[in-house]
Amino acid sequence: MAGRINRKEILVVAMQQFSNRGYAGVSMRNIASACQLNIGSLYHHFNDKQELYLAAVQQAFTGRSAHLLAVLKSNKPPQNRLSSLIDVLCQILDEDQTFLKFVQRELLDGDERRLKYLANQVFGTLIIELNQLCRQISPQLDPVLLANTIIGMVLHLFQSAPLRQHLPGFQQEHQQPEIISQHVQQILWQGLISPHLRGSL
Amino acid sequence: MAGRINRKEILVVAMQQFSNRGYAGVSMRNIASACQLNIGSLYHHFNDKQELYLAAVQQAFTGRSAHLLAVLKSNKPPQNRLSSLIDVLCQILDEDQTFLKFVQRELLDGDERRLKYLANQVFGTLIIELNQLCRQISPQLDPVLLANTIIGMVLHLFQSAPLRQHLPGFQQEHQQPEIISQHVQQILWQGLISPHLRGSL
DNA sequence: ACAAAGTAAACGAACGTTTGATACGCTAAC
DNA sequence: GTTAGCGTATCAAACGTTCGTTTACTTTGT
Repeated sequence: MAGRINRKEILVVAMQQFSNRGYAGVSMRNIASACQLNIGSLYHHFNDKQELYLAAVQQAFTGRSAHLLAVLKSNKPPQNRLSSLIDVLCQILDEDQTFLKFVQRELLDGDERRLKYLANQVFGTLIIELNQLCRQISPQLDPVLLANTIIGMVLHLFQSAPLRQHLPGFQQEHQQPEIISQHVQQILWQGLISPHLRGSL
Repeated sequence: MAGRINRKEILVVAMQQFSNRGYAGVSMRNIASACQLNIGSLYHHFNDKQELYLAAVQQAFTGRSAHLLAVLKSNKPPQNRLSSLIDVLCQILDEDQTFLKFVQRELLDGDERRLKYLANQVFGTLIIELNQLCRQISPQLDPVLLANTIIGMVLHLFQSAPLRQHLPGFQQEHQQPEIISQHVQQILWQGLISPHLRGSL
């Protein structure tokens, strides 16, 4: 009676463990005891470790792009859409560490099957829309690379946070999603040389 | 006689294995057999797995920033220095996968001691110089965040390469370091809106 | 000869997985 | 209203394998 946990609850626990310590770094016993569950019971819900890991990854990814896609498809002007996208992305990454860590791990492990799943099911439609938006906003740049770069600027500022703490010049506010979003947008809109200085070149 | 391997050669093997599959994903037996060495011999060179891992990480990082630092400290004008830095960084990341993968893994694992080592011994002086360069080039932006963002743009374009292959709009040339460097610089110097369009806003 | 570098074999612990028995929640028959 | 039955969930215990590490011994280079 104290036990009785459902599949979804197990997946939430597995998500946290796998995203933090990786596939090989987490044992079935780790997850079982974190769920206050016997290891035999864990195998009642999932056939093997691979299946549990895959389900946890999918759980972490499902529905995660819906919000971003809605922003991209709104009928505001292109520049506003990009601005909102960056805002929302920063918000999501700040709230949910799991998502970002899984993306990093999948990039590192490089399993072809799971990368294809990521590309098609998670990021596919999102990237198509973002590519198109980039083409509209900045016709002189390669839209595919630009889309990737924008995502990368934001992702890196979040994933490098643990290191940045120890780097010279660190300030607490550099971790705030609003600050990060604003900073990225500043670079994108005006580049390094502010417009009023450009004439003097 | 076939055996007889030195510490440095073991570390090169360990670097490759650990960077690709992580600490928990590689066993001492894996590394020993990859060196064509008995596991006992491995323990003759390193006291335990942690020591071997740490030595492999350090091996991957040592001297890696020297080239970048030289570029930063050259007496060319600031904009040229940044341009060269991005060029060289792209070159390094293209040649050496190990370095980037270890950085990613250290960011993920978040071990405080190793992060401090990374921050102080590997990136410390580099970041100080880059911060100062950013302050010179772009006084209106936060130099610390800007330095981090520039590094992040480049890093992400390389670490996302395995995923990008499966994303819509992929082109082979998006993997070339020269193309990536040029793209990043384009964004930085002019932003998304090219100067001749800026007047129409 | 002696230290350094190699080996085979074993240690206990932890791993993924399986087994067989036990408790629970529900429905249907009495 | 009780109870027999049944599928589902939980459990303790064990399987064989691999893990990190140690031991005792042999080979090698100088």
